[in-house]
Amino acid sequence: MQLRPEQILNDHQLRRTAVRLAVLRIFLEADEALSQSYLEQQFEQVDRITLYRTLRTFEQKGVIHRALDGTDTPKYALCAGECNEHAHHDHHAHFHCDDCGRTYCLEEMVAPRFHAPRGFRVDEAHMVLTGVCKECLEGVSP
Amino acid sequence: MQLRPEQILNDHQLRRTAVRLAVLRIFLEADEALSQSYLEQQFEQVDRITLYRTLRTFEQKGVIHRALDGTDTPKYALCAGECNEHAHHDHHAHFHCDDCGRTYCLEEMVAPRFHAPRGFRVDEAHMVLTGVCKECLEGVSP
DNA sequence: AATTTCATGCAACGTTGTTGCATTTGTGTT
DNA sequence: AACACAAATGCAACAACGTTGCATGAAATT
Repeated sequence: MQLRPEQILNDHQLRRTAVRLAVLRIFLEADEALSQSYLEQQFEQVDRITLYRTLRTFEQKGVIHRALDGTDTPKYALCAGECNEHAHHDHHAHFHCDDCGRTYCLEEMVAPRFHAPRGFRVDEAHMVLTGVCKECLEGVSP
Repeated sequence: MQLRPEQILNDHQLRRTAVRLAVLRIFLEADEALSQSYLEQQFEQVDRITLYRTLRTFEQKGVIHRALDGTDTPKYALCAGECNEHAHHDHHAHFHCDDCGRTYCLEEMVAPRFHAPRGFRVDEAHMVLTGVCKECLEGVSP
């Protein structure tokens, strides 16, 4: 996992701009999957279209991946490092807390191999877990 | 699995209206998860708000469930029968075909029990498989 | 058949996804 | 250090979708 925003942009051949660096910093601090609207709120002022395109570019280039969490709001999280322009490797599970609404990447939890049912060919498998996260269970968060 | 639309409405204490019956008939014939916009196209003429509320009501009452398929378009499918106003039991996997875009319920494929990681409490587990469906593999569909 | 309860249709609004275009900014080159 | 080119940004604009309020019409209950 790359640690510095500048490094990440270099690795993916992306120009070093203010918005991109800021977005990466937010992701690096967050350690969870974030929605575009959440990101927007982290800025004093930012153009939502720029943010939209930043996320789209990041996803295409393999910097972030979409975290499937069962809600209607797409969320994104930093890729672990093996992702690039050509392929994503985000086959870990995602956990959505019904209490605080946060979505976590469970890097350690990889989807098991499934045999293709009904004559289908399975290319990818994703898992979505829902429940209550540790912090909410402990009553730390509302 | 109930077979007649009228029966389904009765079972869930829902009024027998034209739109609801029509929607149920489409679902019964489809045997796959459908989006609201697809449903809209099946009608000569229908109010999208009515359709929206119909789906919402059906979901709340346990007639249909949301099929998580990794796309941005929510899709719905008939519940197998054990669902009601209080709880859904749609823990089977869903398969999304990247070719034709259809989403299938894999009733026979139930999410395995997962132990809760990081001190989280897992209430539900969903699986989303993507790939190519049988029909597309066989070249029947475009 | 009358009454009540609920579904419908329409207006309306907010949010989000998306594109085009002019301007600004980053980056490799002179 | 200045230049030139390509790419990112900011803004306008629009489409699609989710959502609510309200008046009207249809179902179920008596």
